[in-house]
Amino acid sequence: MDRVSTIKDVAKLANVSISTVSRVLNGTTPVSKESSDKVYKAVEVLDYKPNAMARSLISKKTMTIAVIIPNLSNLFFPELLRGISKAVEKEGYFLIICNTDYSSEKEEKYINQMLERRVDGFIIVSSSISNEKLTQMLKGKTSVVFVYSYADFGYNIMEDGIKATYDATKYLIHMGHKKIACIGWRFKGVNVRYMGFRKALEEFNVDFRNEYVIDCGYSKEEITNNTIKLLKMKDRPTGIVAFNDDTAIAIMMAAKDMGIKIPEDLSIIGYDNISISNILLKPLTTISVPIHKMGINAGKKIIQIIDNSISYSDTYREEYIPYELIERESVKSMDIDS
Amino acid sequence: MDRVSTIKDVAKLANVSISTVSRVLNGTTPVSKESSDKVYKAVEVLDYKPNAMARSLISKKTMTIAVIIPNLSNLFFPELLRGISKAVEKEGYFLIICNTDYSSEKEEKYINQMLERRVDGFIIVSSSISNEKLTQMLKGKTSVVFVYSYADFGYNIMEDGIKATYDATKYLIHMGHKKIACIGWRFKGVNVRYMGFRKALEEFNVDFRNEYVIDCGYSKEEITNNTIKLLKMKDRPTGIVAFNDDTAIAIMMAAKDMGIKIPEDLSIIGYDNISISNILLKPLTTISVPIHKMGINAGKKIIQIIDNSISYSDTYREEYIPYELIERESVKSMDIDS
DNA sequence: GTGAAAGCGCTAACAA
DNA sequence: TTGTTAGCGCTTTCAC
Repeated sequence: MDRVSTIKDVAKLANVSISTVSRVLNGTTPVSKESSDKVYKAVEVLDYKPNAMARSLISKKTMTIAVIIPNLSNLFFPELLRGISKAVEKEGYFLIICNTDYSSEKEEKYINQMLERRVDGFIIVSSSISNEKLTQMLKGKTSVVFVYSYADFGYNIMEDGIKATYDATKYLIHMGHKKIACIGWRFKGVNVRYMGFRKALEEFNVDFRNEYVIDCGYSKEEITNNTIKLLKMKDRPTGIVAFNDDTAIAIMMAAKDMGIKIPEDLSIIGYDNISISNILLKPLTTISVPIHKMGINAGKKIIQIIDNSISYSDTYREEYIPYELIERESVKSMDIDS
Repeated sequence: MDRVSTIKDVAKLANVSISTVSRVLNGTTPVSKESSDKVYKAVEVLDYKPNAMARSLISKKTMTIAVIIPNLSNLFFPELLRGISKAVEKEGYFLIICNTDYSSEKEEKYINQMLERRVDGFIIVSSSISNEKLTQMLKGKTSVVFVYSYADFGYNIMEDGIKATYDATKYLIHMGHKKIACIGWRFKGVNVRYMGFRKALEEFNVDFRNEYVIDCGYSKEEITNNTIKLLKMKDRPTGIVAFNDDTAIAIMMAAKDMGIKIPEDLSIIGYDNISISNILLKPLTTISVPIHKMGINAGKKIIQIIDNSISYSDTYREEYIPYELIERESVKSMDIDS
């Protein structure tokens, strides 16, 4: 690989001092036309590209934002990323992506590495780290916006509490379902989904059954296996509340393989409304959330925070994500034939 | 924001020299237990994180790889990214993502900015820059692997020439279709798809009709509008070869809205086999390509190139991607009722 | 308008 | 084993 040229090379070739080179490249101080011409010529000849790290070392700005995200398999995340990317690129920032695989160890490791890189800010999605830890690691040290993470500092973009899954569950109940399962997880951010589920059952006096709550992993295999187990029960549920569309889709596929028809034999409601959910084998009834817009908001917000360098106490705020229930074809009314 | 502490602060607090601090942190030279204890203590107290940029300035390694990619909307790209990310993260590298939106200006701009950042290597997907420009910008200056880009240097992961769409088109022909359209683009990398289409028509003596080739953009709107126009023709095609699944899906949706049934009224074959293509409203017959694996290969390869710092001449190679035609439900045989 | 020199935060000789 | 110093590539005083 060719040695890459430095400002020194340019200065030497142009026969000026390095400060002059710097000046013409940055336009900080007026420079004689003669010098500037020589510099430009030399830059051209040497194909000189200023070293961004050397610059950052001085400016203390890296123009990069770390995105800490569980994975890219669940289509929710690329869609969010798209929004973030859009908002951020127009301001000249770049994104560095860290996949945590929902592992808090990895998440912690990556956050520390990003801190070492002196990224200008963080967007942390579905964090699985405790608030204490998060606080200790980040609070007062950098700019951060959380998405679905429920930290007690920084800017938090979050769901309307437990209401959304409450509504989803209620919908199933109103459609006449009495045996309702849920599939999801119970940690931090998404735990509220579980709470909403419980609340609805309670409020409408529908039996809660422990064997109907599937606290599963994130891989398709785990979801599939758990679904099979659930659907093989002698007294299986007629409706399922999935805590995200990705899971709902995996369930659909598992059901299909088992010869269980949706919605005839099994109703299912999802969460997120990822963009493919309406073009599925069976279009999914789901809680719709403005994913792309959330991404844009997260991107815009982190830049605002960085630029104004608002301190923690000013920036703490919650931004609730609006949602709506979209009725499609994956839920059947039980009232007719029951 | 708190001032972040430097090695100097640690040295002062630990009452040792900065080189001692550096030594214990990097384990380069043996240090007395006493000193090292003091250093660790100070690091702890100050929550010291070594500045990665300062390090990189010296080591000339950034541990980051730039991924230049058209967008994240076409699900092919996140899937590829997932593979890249997986391969790269285990080696300690991070990815910085540049969305070009298929714009060669943006692509050029981003490549230059990444060059300034001294990324260790590039993975460039579906480049829309000319080979001359690419050569001038990158050749001999950094490590690069191209995916679907057909450069004449670097490591190229590419399709088996024009054969895949030739096969796709042939398939439609063998299913009895005589009026076949194609939808895609004719630039650089993906141009071969168009060539394959032409070749098959020619070889099997199927009429080529200029109004049946849709050289469209990438947005859903453009595809939709072009599809509508195509399907509104008095003499519309009975089969369509889409140059990627993303486009095929957009066509499906447009057709659905127009009341045109697939495959009864219109057959369609895609390209890529993105992971959702088998769970669609109408499972898509398509050319299947090992996207995730391609990503992994690209990631592994770029690291090999970086680590061995193989020079251009050694690294130029083509790696052809295997593909297979997957028959699902979006193509109908015309032989029965024609 | 321009150059010399200090310094960003770190590593790596080089002495001691 | 340890500290001093030079230097990575750049920006920015500070003189001239």
